[in-house]
Amino acid sequence: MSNKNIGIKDVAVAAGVSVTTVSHVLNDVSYARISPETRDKVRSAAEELGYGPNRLAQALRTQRTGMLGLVSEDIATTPHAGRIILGADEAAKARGYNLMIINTSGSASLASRQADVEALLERRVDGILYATMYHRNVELPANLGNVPSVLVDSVAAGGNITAVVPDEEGGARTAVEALLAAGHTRIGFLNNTDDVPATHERLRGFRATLAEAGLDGAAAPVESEVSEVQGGYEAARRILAREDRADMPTALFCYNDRMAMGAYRAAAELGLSIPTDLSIVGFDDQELIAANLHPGLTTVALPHYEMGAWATEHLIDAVEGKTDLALMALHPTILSCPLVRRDSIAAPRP
Amino acid sequence: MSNKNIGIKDVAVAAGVSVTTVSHVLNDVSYARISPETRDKVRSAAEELGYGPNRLAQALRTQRTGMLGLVSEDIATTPHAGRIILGADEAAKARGYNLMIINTSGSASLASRQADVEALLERRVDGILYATMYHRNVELPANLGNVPSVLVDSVAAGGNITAVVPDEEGGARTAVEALLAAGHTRIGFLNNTDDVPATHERLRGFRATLAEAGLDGAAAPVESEVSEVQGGYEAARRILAREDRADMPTALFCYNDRMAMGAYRAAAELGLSIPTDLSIVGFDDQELIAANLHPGLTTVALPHYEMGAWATEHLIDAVEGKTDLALMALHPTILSCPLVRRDSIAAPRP
DNA sequence: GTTCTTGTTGCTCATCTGTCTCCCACGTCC
DNA sequence: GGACGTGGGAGACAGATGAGCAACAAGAAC
Repeated sequence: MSNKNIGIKDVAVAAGVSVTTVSHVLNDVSYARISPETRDKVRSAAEELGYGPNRLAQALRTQRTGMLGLVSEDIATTPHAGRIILGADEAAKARGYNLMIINTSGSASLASRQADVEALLERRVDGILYATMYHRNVELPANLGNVPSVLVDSVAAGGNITAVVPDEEGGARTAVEALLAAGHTRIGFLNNTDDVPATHERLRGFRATLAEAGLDGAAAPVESEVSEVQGGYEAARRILAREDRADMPTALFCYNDRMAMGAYRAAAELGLSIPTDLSIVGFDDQELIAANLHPGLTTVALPHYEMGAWATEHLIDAVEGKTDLALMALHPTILSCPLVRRDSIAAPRP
Repeated sequence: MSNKNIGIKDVAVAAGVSVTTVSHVLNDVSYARISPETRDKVRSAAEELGYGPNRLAQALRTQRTGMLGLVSEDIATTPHAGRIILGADEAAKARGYNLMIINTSGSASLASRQADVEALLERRVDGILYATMYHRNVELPANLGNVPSVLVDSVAAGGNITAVVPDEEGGARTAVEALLAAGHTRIGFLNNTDDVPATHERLRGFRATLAEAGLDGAAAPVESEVSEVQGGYEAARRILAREDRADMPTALFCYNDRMAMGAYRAAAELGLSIPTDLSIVGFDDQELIAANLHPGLTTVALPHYEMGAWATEHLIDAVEGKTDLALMALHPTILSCPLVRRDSIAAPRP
């Protein structure tokens, strides 16, 4: 229990040595030659007094705070931010760093986001993680360049800053392959309408995977809507509205879990039971939805935890001079999106 | 853009005055007598150099960091933590403070949680917020007592630390009143099985409100299950299993939104449509669920944002000596739980 | 009209916060 | 008289703070 105001000085007095010696002992300074007895005296004095170092003074002197800044968009509105924070926090803790989190909004002005970074800089964080709540291109505050920094879940509009993003196309491939493996050949895609990387790359992955399986990817049915439950419902109604049941898709790949939730409702209304009449795969693995739908939704997980951890790991490497971030800035690092199997895929009816 | 390593000293040189004067000017020290011209010189020199204060050095000297520590349980697993963080963050920012967030686990040992607090103490935070992810009694690390602190969403096992908690009983009353107002007289309650304050208090609120409306609260049907979707489903099946339809509840109050989600499924299976055949009210307002169910779930919101903000506000007051937390520690402060109206309540069939 | 007192204005000096780190000063033993 | 073993002193980090020092003006005493 570090009682307030107990400093190295007090320990020195208690142990009957100089502050220098205390500092040497407590920090295990390699070149300091101090007898084992003195070391013991110092250590037990420190213990008894409940000494805890003043990290502020340490930081002032060493120019190292052991703190990483994390500016995160919309902490509260999406569970994704929580996963990133958790990944970053655990990676940081494991290496003796702490996180200072600044909440910002995706829609905040550049100036206000620059002020957020400034607050971190004033506190002399050793490096900065900049996390967005979904994969997109961001315009970054210029002062970010003043310390090592890594972008999480997006790429910089201007390029050349190290970044990690999810493998959208690969995730789509994984989803479609799972459907193909179950025996489906008529697969539809409920896509998003936003102009974000995920929209385009998942579509590409969808088409390419079908094509590689010898199916006509270009002709596969795709319906786009806003990426919400209602949009998923509407897109699903449209895609399942074929007169001829033999033409109807037997499986749906959904842009995200919310749209999949809409698809569940559409299926229920049409008397289609999941997964026997219709298999469904989602994207995002929002547990609150995917695990609670009935039957549980098989979906592709976004590697938020992993991105947070990866970014932190590499940021710390850079801070400690073990890595040159500039070298990695050329291309974003891509982390894969694994399939989370639950119960929404089955073989199509013969 | 605070370029690195520009200090008060550099500003002093640029302005042709002493560091003392720069400090006086930049901090608007009241007793300092400095001519307007000199003030201007200093300020413009600071601006041109892109000076930003080194908060570490400031904090070292003034014994004030302007940082609040927030130890939060399970940031990633529940959106509730996000709301608390957001409330705390905005309140803190508004008063010029920043938050240092430490993630911990509800199931972590006392020692490990004590280490988390210790990390905050080493960084000399001005105060600490300790937030749990659901309303319960916690055993607090002893070193929390070393700085002003406030508990969010729980009460201390040992008592006497200022705390804010939601008005569980009041929330239940609000829910039941909404059902009564719609004309329901046969109302069931799907309760949780955990031994937490919410379980008991919501039940009390449920019974009392019915009794006050002249109904037999003690006889109202209550089924308890684990507070998950599946539990809600099972409890709902049981409660709706009356042979005699005239006995069956026309409305269900659910312990939380997840259980309500299960109730939706049970209703669908029984051919009961919501809200015409069955009205439902949830608790928690987990947007991902409540807003996305069909029809939208009317539910009671937990004031997480408000608790975070309240706690921060009062913590800062204490830090600045405007309040004595000890006076408020006698009883936890109770914040009300408002009803969020969506579409799951209607009048019962005549 | 000159000198002395007293008061005000404008700014600086010395010192302090807690810790680290380079460099030096003692012995002692060969 | 080096080499070794042990330990201490004096800044430095960046800024805050209160006492104190010039410079000057107004008023008083001569």
